[in-house]
Amino acid sequence: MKSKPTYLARIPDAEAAIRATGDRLTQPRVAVLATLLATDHAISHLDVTDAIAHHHPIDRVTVYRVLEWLVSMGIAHRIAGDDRVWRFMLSHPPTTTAHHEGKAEGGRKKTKEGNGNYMVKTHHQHAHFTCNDCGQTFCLDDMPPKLDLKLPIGFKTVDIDLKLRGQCAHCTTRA
Amino acid sequence: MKSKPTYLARIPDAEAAIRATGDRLTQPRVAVLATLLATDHAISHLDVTDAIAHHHPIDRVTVYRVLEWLVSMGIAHRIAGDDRVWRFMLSHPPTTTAHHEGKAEGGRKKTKEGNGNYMVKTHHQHAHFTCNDCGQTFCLDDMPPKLDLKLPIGFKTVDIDLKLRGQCAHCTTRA
DNA sequence: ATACGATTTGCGACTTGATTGCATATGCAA
DNA sequence: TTGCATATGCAATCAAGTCGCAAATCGTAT
Repeated sequence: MKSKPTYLARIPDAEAAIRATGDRLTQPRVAVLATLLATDHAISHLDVTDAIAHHHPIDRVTVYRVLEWLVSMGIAHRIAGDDRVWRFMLSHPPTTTAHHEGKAEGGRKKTKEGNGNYMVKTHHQHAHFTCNDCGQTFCLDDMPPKLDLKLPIGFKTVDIDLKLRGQCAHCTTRA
Repeated sequence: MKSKPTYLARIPDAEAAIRATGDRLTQPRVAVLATLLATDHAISHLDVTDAIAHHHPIDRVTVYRVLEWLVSMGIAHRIAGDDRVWRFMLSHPPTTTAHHEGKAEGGRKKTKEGNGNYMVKTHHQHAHFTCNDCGQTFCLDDMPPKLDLKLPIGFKTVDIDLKLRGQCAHCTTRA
């Protein structure tokens, strides 16, 4: 069982990933990324700050900036919560020992037009699940490869975001 | 051509819809609902306030509360924008002359389990399209009736929110 | 028509997530 | 080790949204 490992354990991974970006390796960046690596769901900037501050002080503005930097590097992505709070999470499954080589963000979008009927296909897809009970947000990897969606003529889709709400496995069983 | 009618023209419709709720018919409620009726895309608190204030003063807090009330009545629904600002829009297509009888909110959710494979089907579905150029958000009615989505075992979906980003018809043609 | 009581509104103060400016500290390469 | 671009820390600021409460308003009973 790999319950909740402290972010400290993920520091080596974090350092490697940060080095790979070519930008500077700094304490705050390591701490923030390690925190993200140590969790399996999307967390807010405050969650990150608290987790780190438990071990050594860090400024909240720095956390904001590092998080923003991680997103711009394609390492993490942000999710707009229903409570208008940003939550962050690694772009790739945290189970994989992250090797985010640079600002990788492969793939190209590709929309095929019909008579106002689009076969949407893009690499900028995200599916998230937020539990109504515990409030945690999870990233769903298995998003349908394509959605048969009818859009008004002339509309072009670049980006897809699917948000589900309900009960997560944990809350379902103990209910 | 029915370009952009001022909200004043929609006042009769608004009054009828508000009466149908059984709650009080007030100036602010009429003005806010008429504004929503007069637009075809999702608008923010501020948009509503500005549109109304152009004709007669209204307090922003009142707008917040009226909007919230409209949502609770099932007349409007809110969308979380990427700029962490709520946007509002009628629950039913604005082309229909709204007859929202009371706090209608029909339908029941229904998830069918498989081996970790769910056929999601619910009445709480929304698909929205936000234009990257002009920033407007539109409501898409033709959401796929069901999404074949693979969820981790134990997860139960109640609510689906599909958000698309790209270029709207208007911005596509003039680009 | 009039008055009453509950519901709404308006206003000011407040909360909180997030942003900006700037002086200082730090990482990295020469 | 030094130099300098880049990051960080701190304080001030912003803006969406919320709260409390007195005053105004709506619908009903009289």
